[in-house]
This record gives sequence, structure tokens and C-alpha cells, in this order.
Amino acid sequence: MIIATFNANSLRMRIETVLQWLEKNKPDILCVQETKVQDEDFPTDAFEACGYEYAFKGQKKYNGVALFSRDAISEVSFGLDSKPQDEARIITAMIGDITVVNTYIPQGVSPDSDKFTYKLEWFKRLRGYFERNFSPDEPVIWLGDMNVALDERDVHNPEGLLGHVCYCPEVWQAFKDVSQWGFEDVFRNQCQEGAHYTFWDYRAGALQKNRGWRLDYIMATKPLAARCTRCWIDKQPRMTIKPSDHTFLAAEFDL
DNA sequence: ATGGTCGGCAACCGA
Repeated sequence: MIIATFNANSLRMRIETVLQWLEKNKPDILCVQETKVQDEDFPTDAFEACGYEYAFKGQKKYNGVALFSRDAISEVSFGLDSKPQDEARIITAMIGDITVVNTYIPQGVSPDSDKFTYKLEWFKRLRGYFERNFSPDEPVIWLGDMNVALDERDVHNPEGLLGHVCYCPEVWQAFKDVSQWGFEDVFRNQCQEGAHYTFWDYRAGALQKNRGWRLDYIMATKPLAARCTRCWIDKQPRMTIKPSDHTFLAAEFDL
């Protein structure tokens, strides 16, 4: 079973990127963040013939999450189970006996912003969401754009970036409080050395200089993580077609 | 070099 995640930064701008990636890699499940499309404008026609079922929740201009699956999708829900629900940042569904939780975590803007407070609160509420709705003994995959680089291996300039909203003690703790509910970082289980990035800032020629960040994760509960056979970052669509600022990240499980 | 470039969508906000 292969599952993947991709921050599209507009699904409509990257339909060809997504369709080609599905065609080439044939994952069982693909989760997408920052679709930036309202539900009535979701490009269903483009995905009708690709052999995937889909579920999505968007809003005007910002955010938006989607889920594509070769197998049937059931028990789809949107948003957190506490207020504000923030529907277009989280989609949960059952595929087979696996619960998939696809999140687009708030970025936070700046450390002194109320949006940063909201980000930290969002992680707290997500922990509560997992506690109330699932058990770490069950097969649960939590994946997406987490807007956190967890340690010095995950950013190109750990000293210079310390204090950034995606690289500071507060978000490390907030992320750990969620993951300690019962998740393992399956990429790190497979690969301990650093400089494996999933995001490069558009603005500073960051890709050419490999000034990247690891912001996208596939987190799995123990019963699933134990069966992960590989986890890889596919930079190719970042280089070609219509590049996003994020890569595809994929994991394979022997189920 | 505290800039830069994208995308949505129509003047800026978000990343």
C-alpha cells in the first residue's frame, strides 16, 4: 500500500502535475493540501477518468484539502471537532481499515502574530481530536504539510532560522505533543541523516541553492509504522511540469 | 542582501 502527500499550492494550476504523478507512481492514496479551490469549482472532470475516488473541502482563496484513493473512501469528515472547525485544513476518511487524516497546519506568519498562537492552539486541538476519536492501537496515518521542521537535520540553516514560526521550540513542543499520542515519523524511521527537504521557498532561488525545509510528513501509529518498507521524497515534479514549492512525499506499507 | 516569487483574484493577503 502506497500513500503520498503533496502541497499543491493551487490544485487547478497543478492538475497535470498531480495526474502525471498518479499515473507514474500509482499510489493507493494521495493527500493534497492548499488546493485553493472552492468546492463548486473543484476540477472533478479532470479526475473522473484517472481511476481514483476523491473527497475534498475547500474555501475561497486559501487552504483546502483533498484526498484521492484507488479503493473506496468512507466516513469522510472535515474540520476539527472543536471550534473553530477550520474545515478546509483537515479531512479525515476511512480507506479499508486505515484511518487517514490529511492536515494543512496553519503556518503562523510570525512569532508575535495571533496566527502563531492559533497555530499552537491548532496542534493542541488536534491532539484532543486524536484522543477523542481514535486509539494509537488502530491503524491511523496522519500526514500533510505540518509547517514544522523538527530538528537541525530538517532545515538548511538551523542557526539562522531558529525562531522562525516553522523552526522554534514552541512548535517543536506543539508537534511532539500531538505525535506522542502515538505516531512515528516514517521518513525518519527509514533515513536518519539530514538534508532531505520537501519545501523550497519560491522567493530566494532556494531550490537552486538547496535552501530547503522538511515540512511534510507521513506519521503512522505503531502497528502501521512497523510495516513501513520505504519512504521517499520525489523531487522530480518539483523540477519539471508545473513546479510547486513542495515535493511529493510517499511511503509504502507491507499490509 | 529582512529581499525575493508565486497564486487567488482583482487590492492585497498568505506562504
